[in-house]
Parts: sequence; structure tokens; C-alpha cells
Amino acid sequence: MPTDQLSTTFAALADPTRRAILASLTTGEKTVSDLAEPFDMTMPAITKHLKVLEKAQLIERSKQAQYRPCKLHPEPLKDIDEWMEQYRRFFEASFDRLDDYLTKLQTKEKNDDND
Amino acid sequence: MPTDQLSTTFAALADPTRRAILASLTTGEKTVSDLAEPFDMTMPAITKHLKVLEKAQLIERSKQAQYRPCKLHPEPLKDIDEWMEQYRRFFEASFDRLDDYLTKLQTKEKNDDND
DNA sequence: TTTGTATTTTACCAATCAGTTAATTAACCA
DNA sequence: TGGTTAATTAACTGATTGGTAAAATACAAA
Repeated sequence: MPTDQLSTTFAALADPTRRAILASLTTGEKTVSDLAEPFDMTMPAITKHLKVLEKAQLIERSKQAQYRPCKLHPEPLKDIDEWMEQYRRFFEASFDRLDDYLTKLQTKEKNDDND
Repeated sequence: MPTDQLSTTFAALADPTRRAILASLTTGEKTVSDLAEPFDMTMPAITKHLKVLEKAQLIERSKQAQYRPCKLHPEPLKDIDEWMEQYRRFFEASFDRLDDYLTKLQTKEKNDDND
């Protein structure tokens, strides 16, 4: 499989277990056992999923006693979000209206700053 | 490989050739030969990539004489964009996109009312 | 020091992937 | 009709994936 960062990130996200792990980490750090608990899967399988997420830099790991807690590292998601930008105009029907609205908001904020 | 829609979409995007094909389709319909031209790859390889994109519903195909033109079908990208929403607060400093999301939600609710 | 808990590593397996070459289908054109 | 172009299918290959069970490692606690 391709080795570029974006491909690695997309590949890591192409699995519901891994996406569920990421979602679980939005509420804070978790141990491997915590993360494994919801899944009907052995620990080594979870360890492998964590390795995929770690290689994609979607999680960070540390050490606390015999635990290896995981933490969300969302930066690669930002890259996907930026990649997506070139396609937004194709799927955001109300893009123009929304853009107008946001532009107006920003203008208003600037004016407010000046007040 | 998981069979859920989101996983299929992410997997389809986890390849630079397929992403380049999608990018190429942002300027309009293309034949298979058109799409294959930039790549150092045989036609059957391109056909396979197109099959992956088609199964992920990222492209649509038609028939014109001996040609099988491809067209961008961006809806699954919208699903990714919506999936991403739960992570934006972790990587976006600004609240602009959150505002965008909330506006979209309101629009969606109105549309749902009409269903 | 022994025992228990948390996690990883190793070795293995079946299924899938991304590419190839060769053959095949489909439609146009002279 | 026969020849050319466009694209797909078939058959094959080597690498990768996602899972397992069993063994090994790391630390804590008694």
C-alpha cells in the first residue's frame, strides 16, 4: 500500500474498529484494555489496530506503570479536511449562501472589534 | 475489508492514483484512456482502480460509443465531511467551521421537516 | 521473590490487493 | 467484411491485512 501520509491516514480510517477507537479517545486518554472492552476481539488484534493508528500519527502513546495509554492526535485529520476542500463545492449545495453568511459574520466581527 | 459505506469510501481514497483520478474528474467527464494517460500503469490496472471508485460510489459511468466516460459523484465525500465534524474542535483553532456546521444542521432540520 | 495484571511479540492462516500479461468484447470505420 | 481503437475480463503473482493462539515482557503488589 502507498506510503504517502494522506494514503496512510485514509487507510487507517478505513476500518470501523479503528474509527470507534478514535471516537472513544475524544473523551480523553484510555488504556488498551479500556479501548478493547467494547469489541469482540482479542487483545493482539487491538494492539495491531493501535499500531496502524500510531503509524498514521492519529494517536500518541505513553507509559504509566504497566499501562500504555493512548491519546488522540488529530493533526492528520486536518490534512484530510484540507484535501477535502477541493471537493466541497461539488457536494455543498448551499455553499454560496453559507459562504455569504460566514463572510458577513466575519465582517461583522471586524466591525465589532473596531467598536 | 469492512463493507460499511464509510470504510469503503476511506479505503477507496487511500491510494494516490485513485485520488488523482478524482482530482482529474473535477474538471469534467473523462474517458478511461484520458484518465490513464498520466500514469505509468497498464489499462487493466486503471480499470481496477475505477471499479474501486465506482463501488465506493465516488464516480459514475456511462456509455458513449466504445467509450466508458467517468464522472465525479461526490456524495460519499460529504459523509466523510460529516464524520469529520466530531473531530474539528480538536484540530481547528477557529470557530468558523463550527458555525458552518451549525448553520448546515439548521438547514438540514428544515429539509427533514419537509420529508 | 512469587504471583497477577497489562500489553506486546511471534508465528501462523485465509482473504484481499495491486499489479502484470494475454485474451476477449464492443463499437467504429474504411 | 476486416481492421483498429477502447475497455474489460481472466488468470496469475507477490505483498499486505486482519484475525487467531501461545509465548514473552513489563510492571505492581503481596
